Amino acid sequence: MPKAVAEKRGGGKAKKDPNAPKRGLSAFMFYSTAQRENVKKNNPGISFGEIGKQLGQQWREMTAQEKAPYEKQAAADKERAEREKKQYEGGVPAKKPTSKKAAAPVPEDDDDDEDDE
DNA sequence: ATGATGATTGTTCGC
DNA sequence: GCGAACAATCATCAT
Repeated sequence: MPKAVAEKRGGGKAKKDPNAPKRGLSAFMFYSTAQRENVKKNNPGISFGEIGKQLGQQWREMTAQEKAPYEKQAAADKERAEREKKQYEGGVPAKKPTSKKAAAPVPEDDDDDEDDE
């Protein structure tokens, strides 16, 4: 039983790590993005506070089966976070095999096409 | 090995 | 653009 239940976020959090490997998203994050429209649809003109409550309320009533798809997304995102963390620790200089635009040490502002990765 | 902590994630809404 | 409820998370640190 964890003690700290849910302390309010102080507001801005100062990251400790230089690359802040951050973690994956949460199932709720996917759930909100997915149901947000549905909830709003069922609550025309609903306010932000209500939506959050409605979402959370249902989310908790839901069964693992309902959350399954969301958890799945969360899990998928988690993997992403793992990889990013690994890279953060590995200290691998993201290199671009493509000789298209060798790292540009000079911060030029050109927005031609950002269709990179 | 275990526990506790912190940091993070995304949405909506308004001004 | 930011903040704040809503919930999960879960990786890492510390002992």
